[in-house]
Amino acid sequence: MTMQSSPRSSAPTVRDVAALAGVSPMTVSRTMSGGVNVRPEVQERVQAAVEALGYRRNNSARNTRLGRPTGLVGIAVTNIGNPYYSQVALGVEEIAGGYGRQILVGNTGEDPNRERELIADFAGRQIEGLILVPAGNGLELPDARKLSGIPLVLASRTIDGLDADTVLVDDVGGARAGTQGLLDDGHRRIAFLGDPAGISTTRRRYEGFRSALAGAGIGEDKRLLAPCRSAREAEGEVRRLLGVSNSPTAFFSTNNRTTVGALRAICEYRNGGSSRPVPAMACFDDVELADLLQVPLIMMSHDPKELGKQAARLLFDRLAGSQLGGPREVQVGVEIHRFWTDGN
Amino acid sequence: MTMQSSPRSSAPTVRDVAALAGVSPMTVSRTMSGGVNVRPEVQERVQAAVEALGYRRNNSARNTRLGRPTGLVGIAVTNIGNPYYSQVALGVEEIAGGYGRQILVGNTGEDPNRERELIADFAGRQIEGLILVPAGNGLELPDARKLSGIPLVLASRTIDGLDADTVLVDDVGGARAGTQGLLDDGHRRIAFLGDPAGISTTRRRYEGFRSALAGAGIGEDKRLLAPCRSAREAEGEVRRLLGVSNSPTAFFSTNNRTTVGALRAICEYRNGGSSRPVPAMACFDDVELADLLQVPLIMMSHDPKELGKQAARLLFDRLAGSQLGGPREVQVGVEIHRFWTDGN
DNA sequence: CTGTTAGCGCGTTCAA
DNA sequence: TTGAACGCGCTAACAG
Repeated sequence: MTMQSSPRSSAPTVRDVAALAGVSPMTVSRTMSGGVNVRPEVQERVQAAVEALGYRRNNSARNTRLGRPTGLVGIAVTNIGNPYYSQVALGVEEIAGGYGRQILVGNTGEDPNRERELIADFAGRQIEGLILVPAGNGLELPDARKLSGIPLVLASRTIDGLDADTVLVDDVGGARAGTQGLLDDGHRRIAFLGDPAGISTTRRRYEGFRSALAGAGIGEDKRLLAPCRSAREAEGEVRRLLGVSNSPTAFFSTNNRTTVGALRAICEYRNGGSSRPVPAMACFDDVELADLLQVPLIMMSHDPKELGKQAARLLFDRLAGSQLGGPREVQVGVEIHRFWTDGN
Repeated sequence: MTMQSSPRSSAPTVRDVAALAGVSPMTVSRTMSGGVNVRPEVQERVQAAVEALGYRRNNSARNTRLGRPTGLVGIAVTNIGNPYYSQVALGVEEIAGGYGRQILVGNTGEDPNRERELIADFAGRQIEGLILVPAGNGLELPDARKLSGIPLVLASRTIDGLDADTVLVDDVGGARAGTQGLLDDGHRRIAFLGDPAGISTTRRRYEGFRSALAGAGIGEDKRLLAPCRSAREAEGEVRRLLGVSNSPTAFFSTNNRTTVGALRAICEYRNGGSSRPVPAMACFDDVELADLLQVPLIMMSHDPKELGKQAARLLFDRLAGSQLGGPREVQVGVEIHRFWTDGN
């Protein structure tokens, strides 16, 4: 069997089928939607014509006529290639599927312009709702208007000044607990890998980090702040920090990208045969296999798929119950896991 | 700013805007599509009405009228949560974006029934083309008919008896080279982690594996065949195999899932303080951080994103050039990388 | 420059 | 049980 069946210049319509079957378009329509009030014999003729022509009914036209929604839900993330966001998407898909919706996936690549385009496009496609991981510092408010009435759920990051349904991770609490773990293990010089001036998520994680340190009477030290936004940058920063005198004994990693980079540098350092103990790390998000590296690790982990599910639930609640009052915020909890630390 | 603006019972239409602006629907339409032949002054009135009503033009209706395609491309994979497929999706998205198309992402979960539903649904949504990673042994042929004319590109796996555009990885060649690497390192007892009776991909990788072994005069040994389809199963199999007498000195891992599981078991074994050398592994697909584990590794790696791109290119070629003759097959090359082996 | 007419593919409504 | 007419939201084509 070959899939090259020539795509007709224009797809067959009800009329084409009707003509071939020798009935009226209406009879075809009825047959396609279950066949109530159509003689079985006629139905068969219609079916034959349908198969002969390869007819599929045009859902767009159908929906317009019925005034029905599109059954499409948009999800725009900063990077689908990142396993974290692909898990989020998986969670959304799972819930959406239960509601008979399909998901339109867009990738912003952290680019606000691309995000703008994407939102406009999605809106034009009449999506019923949008789940968004805002790029950068968040879309400017005026652009949120593009959605004009389409329910929006923010996932993982907030947008300053925008009051929408949101699913967040317990960033502050998680970061505080993870940092506390490092403190408990005796670490005092802990470097922060991430850009506190960047996205809201990092800001909150930094807040938790600082809060724990402050609780231990440790002040801010700019030299231990390593702004980085990719695995490569993180690797470079850690390598640099491990080279300076009085280098940190532990690191706080903001996300799975910085974690991967940092682990590369740490393993390299360890394998370099240093006599100092292997630097420890508290890292947000899970990274597969990281627990096998024999690097002292405190993972502040949560389930991104669950985050996606919660976001989808929030969206469908809104879609169903119309007005449930003001915006809601859901938090996904963070669990602390230890590997290769004294506490383990 | 709050996103709760009550979704009107029915979305505003051109007519609503026209009425409010005191013009005809046509003027609104023209304004919306660039405003040629509309006085600036009138355009402003229209824009005001648009914003007041939160009007967005209905793309479905628009496309029906224009007889235009939907601008939607479907991509159905077995698991978006798997970083491998999320990279594939990313590649597709990138190319599709360049053609002004959005991607509809579906997850089959390796379930042929779900795949069937998905395809039917996608077809009903008038997608312009479909990129499919077939579930299990592939959808039965009759169901491919559901696509009736919608161009199809198979990615990563084939379907027996279905002759469609396809992007494959050089499974046989890659597997042969990887296995040869293990042989070069002196390994003679190599276990195969995967189900050769399963999907086409695994079958081809097994073929390459066997081919290399046969070249070295090593016959088939059922005891070294460990059918497994998940990380957990692979972990169990490896643990079991490392426990038997005359256990394998190396493993061939079929994909990133089996690799992750196997690495867990291998590290556990090594850390158990065995005096035997650390088992080696040749593994298909990349797994982040695996190269840091100090396990002798031969990676048969390729870029899944590139695979997605190629699939998309094949699709858009087909969409543009209509008939380019018979189905085409593209192969993505495999590179061999060594870590912690003698050869490195 | 602007409005009117007509029709995209479909399905509800009502008549036959 | 079947068909004709009408309309969904939108826009080409043609007036004016």
